[in-house]
Amino acid sequence: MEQKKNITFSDIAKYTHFSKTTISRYFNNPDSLTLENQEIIANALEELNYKENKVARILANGKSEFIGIIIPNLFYHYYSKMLTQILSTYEIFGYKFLVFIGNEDEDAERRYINELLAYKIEGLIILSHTIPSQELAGLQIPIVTIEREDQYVCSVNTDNYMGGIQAASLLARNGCGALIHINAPTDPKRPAYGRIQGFLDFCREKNMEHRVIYKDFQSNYNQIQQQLSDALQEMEGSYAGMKKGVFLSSDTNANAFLNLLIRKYGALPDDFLLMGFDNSPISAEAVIPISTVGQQIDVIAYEAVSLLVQQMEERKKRRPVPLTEPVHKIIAPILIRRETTEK
Amino acid sequence: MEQKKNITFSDIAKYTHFSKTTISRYFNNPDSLTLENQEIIANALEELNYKENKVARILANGKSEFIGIIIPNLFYHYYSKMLTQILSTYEIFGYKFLVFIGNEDEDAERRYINELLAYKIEGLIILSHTIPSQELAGLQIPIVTIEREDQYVCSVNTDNYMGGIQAASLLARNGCGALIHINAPTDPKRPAYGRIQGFLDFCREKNMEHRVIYKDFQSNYNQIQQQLSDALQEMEGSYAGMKKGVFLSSDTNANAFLNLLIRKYGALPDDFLLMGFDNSPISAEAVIPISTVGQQIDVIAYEAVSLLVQQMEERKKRRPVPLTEPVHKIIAPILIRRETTEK
DNA sequence: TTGTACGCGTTATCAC
DNA sequence: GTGATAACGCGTACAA
Repeated sequence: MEQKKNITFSDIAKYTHFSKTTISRYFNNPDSLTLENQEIIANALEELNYKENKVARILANGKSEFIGIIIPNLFYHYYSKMLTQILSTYEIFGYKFLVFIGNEDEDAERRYINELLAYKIEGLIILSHTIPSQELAGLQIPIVTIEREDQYVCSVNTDNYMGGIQAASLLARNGCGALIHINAPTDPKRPAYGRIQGFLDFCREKNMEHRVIYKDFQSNYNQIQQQLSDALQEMEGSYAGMKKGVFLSSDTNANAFLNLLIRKYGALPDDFLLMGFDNSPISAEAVIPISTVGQQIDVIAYEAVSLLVQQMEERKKRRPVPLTEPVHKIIAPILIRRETTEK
Repeated sequence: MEQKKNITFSDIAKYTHFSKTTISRYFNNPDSLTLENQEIIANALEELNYKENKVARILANGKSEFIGIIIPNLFYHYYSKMLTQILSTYEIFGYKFLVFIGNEDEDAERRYINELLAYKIEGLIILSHTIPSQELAGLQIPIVTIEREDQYVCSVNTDNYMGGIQAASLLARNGCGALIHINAPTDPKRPAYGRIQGFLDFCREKNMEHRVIYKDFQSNYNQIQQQLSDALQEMEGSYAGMKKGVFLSSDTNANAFLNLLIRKYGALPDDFLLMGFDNSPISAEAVIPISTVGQQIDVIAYEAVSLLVQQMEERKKRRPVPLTEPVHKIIAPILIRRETTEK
């Protein structure tokens, strides 16, 4: 009943009268054994109830098959979806994931990275924003970042610029006279800044009445509502009588803004069109389904892991040829038209 | 520049003219060295740029400090919040987490568990529902489950029964003549079944007009809306003129139901009170903030890891005293009153 | 307080 | 096709 000691290759070897080497080969290169002997070993594994130990394997061959992930939080649906998709690639590539939540704490994230390195991770996926990419690049380990400052490391990002243009142009096409973009002040180095730039470039090129309203959103829903309420007042003051196309930086904010309007007017007024960003569930589940710019999270996740795996495999070759320049992949967003832009 | 070989205790030992043992002690029992010598070693580590290797340590002492997690998905906010809270306990207990997404695939989950065991995890947290607890108990490794069938293993669950009573009694207190609970058909072995039982027991004891409407909800929002629309019709037929208290099995469904009413009547009719379950963001971010029964996810997560750590620590003692009976912790829910029950 | 010698379970190298 | 032996890097009796 009680099985004190772990069964090892030695035990199997004794039991089958082979050597440890042959047992190892059974696992890593079975074709080099005769079918008979494979059979014998397979039976022995069964008899002795052998359980493999991948820790010993890491020590021996240096391949942990671990990927580290540092993600800011799972509060936003964007991140939880992304994590889901990343974890799901286990079925494709076989890499296991050690996950840490960053929480905007730069020093904590450094500790996490050290811990990950101590466990011999082969690669690192970073979604948090705190540690500069230059420092990350110094880690001497394959790295891919997602939707963050990425000057010195490989990355996969949504084409935020195109997203900004898509949002603005849909609002314009549907007859808006004034375009308003509401966003938090954003570091131009972040990919998300592209949304603002795309919006502005579109408006300027088309010579449209427009404005960017900056609000320093916190994650508190009540504060968001308060700030959006201020923004609403500002818009109604400046653009009375005009059809207003409002492009918000996230679906959460778009939903909050929509609720504000509904509670004030009982319905979405005819002179307001709304667009969110992310295509998170809230956009579909809002009182009035909200048009939005959807990020292809499944594609981004796959491309990120794929790009990382590529680098990790390269490293295992006898004569590795590391990348000379960081690779930056751009994934197109998808415009999703729902009711808040149909007037 | 290039650092071919990893620095090991041997290198440090040579450099400092100590033995490997002393270096090891510097890390695991520094007080046993003189302060001077600690200093010397600390400097050597710095000089040689030593990086610890915890894989070797696992092999040597058997303590991986890994906990495995199998979670059904991160689509529901409940799960992503739970995962966040679990991962956050790293700061308290120091255990690292290997995470797999279950996706309702029983055989896949068995593969995940084997993989986790191969990496010498010290404990396992299960949130998915597929593998029977009896099978889990056979794994001979500390296990804690959260909100699932748990007959043969330790678990932490919300007091669903109390939640059902709280919901029903709030609706009753606020003058509802008919209480309706909408839920999916639920296995009585699952903790979530308690919500139905609590609801029913309350209604029966208070002799109230009531009904449970079962709808086999899929995760598709449109289908949910359709099914809720049917339920609405059923209620309006049976309980016309009565004040109806509707208790839905989740906030997502409560929000869908609320939107249905708003779009039909332009506002929440006076003869409808609504309650959700979970206190997920959608309940606060709905057009009309929805009253709900909140699960204390932070407490549940902490208690789960804590219960697991307890078992893991016990195992490491020279004379371990394993639990004779699985421990089941019950966490009280919190009633959250918002606008949908204030009439 | 410090050192010696061996074990942890697997893989890699070189033989045959 | 198979085997002996030395790594991999750290922990731990036991000894001094």
